[in-house]
Amino acid sequence: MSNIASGNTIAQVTSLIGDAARANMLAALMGGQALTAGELARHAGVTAQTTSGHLGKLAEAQLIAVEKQGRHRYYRLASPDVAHAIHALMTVAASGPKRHHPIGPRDEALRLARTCYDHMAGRLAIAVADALVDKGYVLLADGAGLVTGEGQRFFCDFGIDLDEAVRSKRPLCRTCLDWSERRPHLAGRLGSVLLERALALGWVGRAVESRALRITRAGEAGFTGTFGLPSDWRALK
Amino acid sequence: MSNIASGNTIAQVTSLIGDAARANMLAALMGGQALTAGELARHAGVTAQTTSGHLGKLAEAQLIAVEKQGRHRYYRLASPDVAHAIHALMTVAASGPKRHHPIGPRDEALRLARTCYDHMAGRLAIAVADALVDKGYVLLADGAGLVTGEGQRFFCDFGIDLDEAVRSKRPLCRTCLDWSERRPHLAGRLGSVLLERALALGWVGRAVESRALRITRAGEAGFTGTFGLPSDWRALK
DNA sequence: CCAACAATTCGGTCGTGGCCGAAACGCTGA
DNA sequence: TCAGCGTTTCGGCCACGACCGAATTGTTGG
Repeated sequence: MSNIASGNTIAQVTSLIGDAARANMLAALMGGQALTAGELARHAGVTAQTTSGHLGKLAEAQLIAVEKQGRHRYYRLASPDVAHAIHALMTVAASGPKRHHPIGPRDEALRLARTCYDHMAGRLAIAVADALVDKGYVLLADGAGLVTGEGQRFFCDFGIDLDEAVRSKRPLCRTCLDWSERRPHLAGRLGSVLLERALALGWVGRAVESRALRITRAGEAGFTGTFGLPSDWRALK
Repeated sequence: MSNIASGNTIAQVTSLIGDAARANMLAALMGGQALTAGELARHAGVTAQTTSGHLGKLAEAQLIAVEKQGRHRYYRLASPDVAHAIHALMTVAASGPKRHHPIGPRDEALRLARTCYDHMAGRLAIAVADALVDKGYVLLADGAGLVTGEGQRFFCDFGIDLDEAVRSKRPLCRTCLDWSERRPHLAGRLGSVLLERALALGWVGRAVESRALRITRAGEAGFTGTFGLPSDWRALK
């Protein structure tokens, strides 16, 4: 009977996530964009009233934050910590005993390229990470990432200004285990600016009502050209 | 209604953690040691029958693993992934709105030094991490850690043989946000061997029925001498 | 000012699941 | 072989909470 208190507090927040409807809402918010209550209701597959109750509880526990805008209310994850916890849970869920894994066409799009809170995920992100490692621009190990001097120059050419943190050779990125493919991709600060830059260049675009990323023709050329992705990167290795 | 399937699977595992009794059992198992069903029952504050049911569910979902030994059954966390997820949840729970935080004398011991799955946590671990950073033996940033050349020599003298991974200057440790103190300490491979070595040297000892670590006289001298901890490291900075 | 829409509050129903008592099982040591 | 202990199974009770229908609040546009 040592730490009942801590167990209870864990259970408080965890039981909030451990409900199918709320979990679906949070999973939808993992896309990184703020969504309205109505959109979240559709994601969860429950009525608006029920959704409202759920959102109230999640907000009270500070798992999500709300912003009023006209007659809409935009909800988003409250912090990177929350996103991190949900991601860790997805990883555990995916590695467990064979649960129902019906992969619909929509899931296929998600597996190819999607956002993961503030960075890219899916086979595209894995291919990018692999290519950057291959070229010696980043080193990955043990959940951490390190940008090399060469890498620093490469990212600078690409239009990403990595501040003095990288100049002092300190790691500035971390890896994130891809939920669908079970392989690491780039997260952390580097992953965040990478997504930002790719969006700015029009290489990828956000889909509506989904976390999926659409790869443009420019992106197709850019990723294979600039980043040196193999032509068959869409296939799983 | 995009990814109801994924939301459901998340909810399946999460709802298992989101129960006070099971959360307490898992929190107890975060100490890194395998515990019997009876011990877990005491931790959770429920009867043996109830505990048995909980453990069965957790094992079925592969959150915990079981090992029979005579008339006892030893349960432990199934994987580092599970430990990671629980830790992330503790972080979120600790950062939320002020929940009940009754800090008893036992909690005080936990805050000072304890195990966190496979490495040390608490003020001791934070002080160690700070000292190593001060001396330039490790660099920490963005959730990742990097051992310097000097650090490599230091750890070698200390009796820790870091393999070629560190020689190639790749990061081999990660940081773990201390649940009670909200500051980072060393985790990953480095954190793991550090705890191992400290136990082997008799600097710290495991308490019975608790995650707390007892600091021996030798450890007192060793941590301040070899690691250069300030004399007032027990105080929060 | 009213119609339309987004979102919330209220009230009531119902199912899921946690909990314990009692009893059975299995292993160990005398 | 039996007593004792750790653990599990069974059965029944009970409460919490998810859900929806109906009605209300608040905001925008005509």
